[in-house]
Amino acid sequence: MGNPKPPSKMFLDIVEELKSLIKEEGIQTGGKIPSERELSERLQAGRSTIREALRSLELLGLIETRRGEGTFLADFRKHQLVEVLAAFIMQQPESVLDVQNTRRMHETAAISAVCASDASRALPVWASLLMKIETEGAILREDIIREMVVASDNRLSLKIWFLLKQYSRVRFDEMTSVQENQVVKKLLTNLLIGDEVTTLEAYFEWIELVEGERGERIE
Amino acid sequence: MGNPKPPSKMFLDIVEELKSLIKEEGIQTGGKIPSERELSERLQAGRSTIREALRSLELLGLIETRRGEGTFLADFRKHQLVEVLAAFIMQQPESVLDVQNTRRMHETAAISAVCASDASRALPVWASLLMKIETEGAILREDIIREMVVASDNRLSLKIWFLLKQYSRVRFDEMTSVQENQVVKKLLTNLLIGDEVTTLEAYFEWIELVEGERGERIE
DNA sequence: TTTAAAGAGTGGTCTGACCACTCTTTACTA
DNA sequence: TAGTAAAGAGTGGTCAGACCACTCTTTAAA
Repeated sequence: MGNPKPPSKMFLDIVEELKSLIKEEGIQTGGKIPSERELSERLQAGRSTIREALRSLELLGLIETRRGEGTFLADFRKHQLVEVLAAFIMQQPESVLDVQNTRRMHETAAISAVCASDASRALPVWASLLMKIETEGAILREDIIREMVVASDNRLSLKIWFLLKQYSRVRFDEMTSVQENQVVKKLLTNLLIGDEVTTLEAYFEWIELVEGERGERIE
Repeated sequence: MGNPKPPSKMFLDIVEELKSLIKEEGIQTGGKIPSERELSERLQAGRSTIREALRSLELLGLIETRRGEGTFLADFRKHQLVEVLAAFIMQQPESVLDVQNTRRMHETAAISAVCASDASRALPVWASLLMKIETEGAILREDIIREMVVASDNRLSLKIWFLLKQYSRVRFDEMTSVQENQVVKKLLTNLLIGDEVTTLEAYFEWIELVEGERGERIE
């Protein structure tokens, strides 16, 4: 186990040092990070090495650079890292099923959370969605799920869900069919009265409908 | 909305081109990527620019470089990106609660999955854990949860859990107390017979014990 | 046949040089 | 004096070239 720690990977050390530096200097979101040339001196490394570390963090969406101005600590909520990451990850076919299952995991948890919270259930959005189905005869699939995940009030889960959604086989950008509408109405009405079991039942019926026979239930 | 798309961000273009190149040439996991000097010529860019792109992908864990040998397409399962990413994300204090809740979400889902799968329940690890508690009087908290998440057979979920675990307030690296042992035994014995409801009940009792009154239930 | 040395190829790092851009300061003009 | 234009300083973006350290193959010597 004794890792001899070969001298390589200096740019990774720089990343670490940058983390410390940001913490020590208390740089806030949107705050300015020392210039590349200054970092080069302070961290005892060539500018190109500093840049390799900074570019890495930029790709992760953790910092933002503006030519002529400087480098700034980014709001991590802007993470475009997911696109890059996912594009590579999804090359592995075996992970598709994991993505599917994990996505459903977050969705069911969101539903449970909403059912258990009077405040979440009291949100006007549920009635709006029901209304929309009645008047327009269909609704965007994503709208329903997304609102539930949003209502579960967990930004992290929401973030993960957004990521997974993009690489899911489910066509979230399509409208519900007539058949789906029945299930969705069952879902929403039971959610309104906080009946977790029945709401989840409706949810499972729905995804069964949408995803077909492929995939596996998470439980 | 019309993004004039300023010419900047060439290293991002390189990342894109690399993705295409990998796809076109059908480079498999573990396969070799052209050398930096060759990429520099083919993509019409300086070697340092190429390196900035490559280093970014390396931080993401998408490629692996070996000095003297070359650059290789990595198995994404190794991506240590999570550590880097998390360290920055976790600077946002409001996300601590989200992390806690999301972690529990993955744990409960894992428990449900294991309870529902005869194969998972038949794993010898559960009996081993029980045995260990009896003989040694305590057990590492992490071992129990981790084995359950592993047994749920979802690599992605496992990955996310590992990440969240690191930034959780729960001291997973501690041994169970005498009081905890009772709850853990209840958990494991019920898991063995596949009683999902009681297993989850034991799980909630346990985390209540470990996390105290802080935090909120996810459902 | 075995072994040692040389060479080619590759990533790791640094230096120095330009360019393009932003912001501030300065100097000039009306 | 007020307004404006030019100059300067600072910053990221990119490139070229130079070494170094390391791995692997080839060649030459024992």
